[in-house]
Amino acid sequence: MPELPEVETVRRGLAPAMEGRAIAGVDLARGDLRFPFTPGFAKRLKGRRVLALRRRGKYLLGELDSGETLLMHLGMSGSFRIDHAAPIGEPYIPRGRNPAHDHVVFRFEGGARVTYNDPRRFGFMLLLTAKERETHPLLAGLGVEPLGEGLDADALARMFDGRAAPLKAALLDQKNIAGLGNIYVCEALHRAGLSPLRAARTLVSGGKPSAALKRLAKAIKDVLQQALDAGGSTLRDHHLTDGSLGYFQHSFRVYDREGAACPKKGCAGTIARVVQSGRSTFHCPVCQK
DNA sequence: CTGTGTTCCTGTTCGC
DNA sequence: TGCGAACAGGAACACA
Repeated sequence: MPELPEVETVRRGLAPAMEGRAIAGVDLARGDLRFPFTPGFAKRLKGRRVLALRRRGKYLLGELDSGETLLMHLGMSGSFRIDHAAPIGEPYIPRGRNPAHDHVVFRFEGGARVTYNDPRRFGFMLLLTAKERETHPLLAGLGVEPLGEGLDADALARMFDGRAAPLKAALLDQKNIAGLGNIYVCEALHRAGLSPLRAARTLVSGGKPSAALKRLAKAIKDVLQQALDAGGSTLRDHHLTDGSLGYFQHSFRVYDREGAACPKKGCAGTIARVVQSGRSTFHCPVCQK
């Protein structure tokens, strides 16, 4: 369930269960997810305290009292579940719906557990040293945080200048902007009135951003912030750490709405679906230019 | 270097 | 109801 608003919502849900708490043990149900777990993963985590749980793009980063960083990515289908400590004398009973895909259990001192479930196993977890935290290619190449100061029209102009790739691909590229995924790229482009098929470089002239790029920068920030305020989007009954559901999916204007009327005021267009680099793009061919 | 297609894996939905 | 095909929120990798 993983674009920036969903990952940030997960972070906020997990933080109270993890921050300031010591890991009593880690149970791995297998040796790998998308990648093998870092050698000694469980052993090195045992006894460590989580100082803070942060987010960078779509990554979660647990900062440990050892100076190491627990790097986690949810892939397409990863989710966390919190099981609070059972009352004294009562047995621990996991309440996950699909225990076959519970791959990692963090047991915290005091009895609470955080369980990672991931049917498709596109997610992964790595344990990075303080040095690797700064140099690891997965993190070092990440682009700007879209909700931070780093994203504005000038930054977009630098990313797009001379680039022949379509806007859809340029915005999905995590080396440009960290945290956008298929849904929010489609939504932001519709809000900005820009075609996902348009070459990125056509929005830059002489290194300077066009008016459209300013709209795009604002549309990206707006849609992400609104999704965050709604607790993210919930597809296929995916639930949050506390079992609740995000509800931004009800606010989609184009995503998964092929054949529907364009929601833009005064636009008579119909939402179309096209495939770009193997992935569905939803857009209005009439008002997105 | 740049842009595109393939691939990893399982589960759900859709058309017949 | 069953059954195969298509598709799914990501992104590393191979290749032209």
